[in-house]
Amino acid sequence: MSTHSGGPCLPAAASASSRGMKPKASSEHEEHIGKAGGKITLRADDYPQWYQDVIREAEMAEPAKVVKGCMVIKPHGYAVWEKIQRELDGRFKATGHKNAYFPLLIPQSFITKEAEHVEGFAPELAVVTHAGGEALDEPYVIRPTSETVIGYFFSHWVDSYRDLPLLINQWANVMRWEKRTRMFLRTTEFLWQEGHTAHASHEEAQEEVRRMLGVYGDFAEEVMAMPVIRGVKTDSEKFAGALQSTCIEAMMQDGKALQAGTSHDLGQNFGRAFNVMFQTQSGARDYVWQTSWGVSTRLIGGLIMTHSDDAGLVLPPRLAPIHIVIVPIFRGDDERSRVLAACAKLRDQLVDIDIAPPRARYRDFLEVVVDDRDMKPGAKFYDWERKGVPVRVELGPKDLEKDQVCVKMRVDSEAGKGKEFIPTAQFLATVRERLTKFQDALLAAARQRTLARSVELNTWDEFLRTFAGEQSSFAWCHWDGTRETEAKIKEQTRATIRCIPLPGQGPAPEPGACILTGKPSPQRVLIAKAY
RNA sequence: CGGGACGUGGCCCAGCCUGGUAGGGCGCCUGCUUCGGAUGCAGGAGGUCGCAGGUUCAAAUCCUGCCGUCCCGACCA
Repeated sequence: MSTHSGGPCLPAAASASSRGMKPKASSEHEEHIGKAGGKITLRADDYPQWYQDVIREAEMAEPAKVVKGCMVIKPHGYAVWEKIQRELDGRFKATGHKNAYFPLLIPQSFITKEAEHVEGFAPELAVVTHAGGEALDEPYVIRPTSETVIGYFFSHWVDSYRDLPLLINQWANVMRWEKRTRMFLRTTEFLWQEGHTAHASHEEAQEEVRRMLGVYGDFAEEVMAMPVIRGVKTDSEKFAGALQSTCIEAMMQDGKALQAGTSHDLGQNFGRAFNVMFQTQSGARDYVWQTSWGVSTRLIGGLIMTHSDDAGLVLPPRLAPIHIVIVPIFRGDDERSRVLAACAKLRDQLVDIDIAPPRARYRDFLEVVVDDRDMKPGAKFYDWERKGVPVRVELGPKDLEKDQVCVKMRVDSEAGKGKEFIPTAQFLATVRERLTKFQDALLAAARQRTLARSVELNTWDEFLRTFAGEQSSFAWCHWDGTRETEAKIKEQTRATIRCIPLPGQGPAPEPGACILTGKPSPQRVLIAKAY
């Protein structure tokens, strides 16, 4: 942990807004104070450490310690995942998919049936060799993904074109023995959803691939307030066993890219491997065309690195487990009881407000907490800021007199805008709009940041400068389309081709010369360092 | 798996070089007191110093191995 000698460790975002904090005399222990106790490293000092600190201080998750590479997702983190699930699940069902559940264990032989698939996943499998006190005849692998076992069952479920399309989604945990783990971004075990569909034609499967990529993209932007680039993976980056992989890529605050979701065109590869055949309308027999698509708890890592600041976690209202915290301000028992009663009343009024978007199939009532812990208000402010609660309301005797509330947003909408004093009725009437605006502002800020750090590069010199050291940006460059050039770029700069953008996702396609080789290129591709 | 850093009560760390068997701050508990931006007072609980061997009269401290965490690579949601 780096320390900041001299001066209190004030988060930059906090000090940016004029909140009249008196500078304190420096003391030796200033970086270890507050209820949660820990310190959040400044992003500018050490971005990876900041990320770890935010997760710890917001109580999102912690390393499992006793299980290598795994993590415990704590209630605050899991609540975010539940909101992600609810929102995505609704979108999957709205596009005709049904949930099902397949076994955690997969016969080892299944994995080997699709050549590229084995090659891709064999190195990272966990294998069960013993059970019930005896060695198994055939070991099971713990699923790294379920194409194979689902392919097996699809082969039993599909006979006719009338059985298609088969549109299945599974919410599950999977396990991949990765060399290097990072909280949320890459853990040995992780939670995800995996969609698996079978179609009668390639065209229909391709439509499905694009449709679900669209769902992911919309979700990322509308719900997570995380702008993404939608594109196609190069051959060397595609899913093991797929014909083509599409993805959404998001820019983190350090300029690196995060693959936030993937949607694969599996062609007939798994259909052949698992003999998933159907009889066509004309009576012929053919293999089904399959797709798979998934997003994982990695999204939470992306969420953190998209919005959070030096004061801790920042959550968009649509994913925040708690929307509003009410901090009572009082002195003496008399004030205490009066203020707490007012807090309870305000909470009761707020929790009846539904902030679900217009066409939602669910209701999204405000989650409100009255923080009546025996702590100083300031300590509570810091605590809730670290946890990313979008709105803080302070309620004290002065407010009771004036029938007003003091409102402070987790991220100030304008520079210098701090606490607002608003008539209670007006606050209640506009809180929904306030949260919507907050959500929009987060997206706009993220868009602005992504845009500001996106560049079109035309010379190898510029390219080397852009990716020198730990630096990264979203670089739109021409590429000659060869695997060799792709490998050289990676070797020399550690930046990779994140995707070939879909129409409307990058600069308008125009032919040019490859940034490395000068050979002809039909359009620019997105290059960045990646998580 | 390679390179680096590290592992001491819940958190952050000191002690290790120069072995003699554990210390601070925060947090926690009890009571008091405060309460519009966090470090009030008193008392108290809590540690096989990551694990296993070895050296030694004696190991948190020295040696070896292992495990785990973090960072940087190779691999991936």
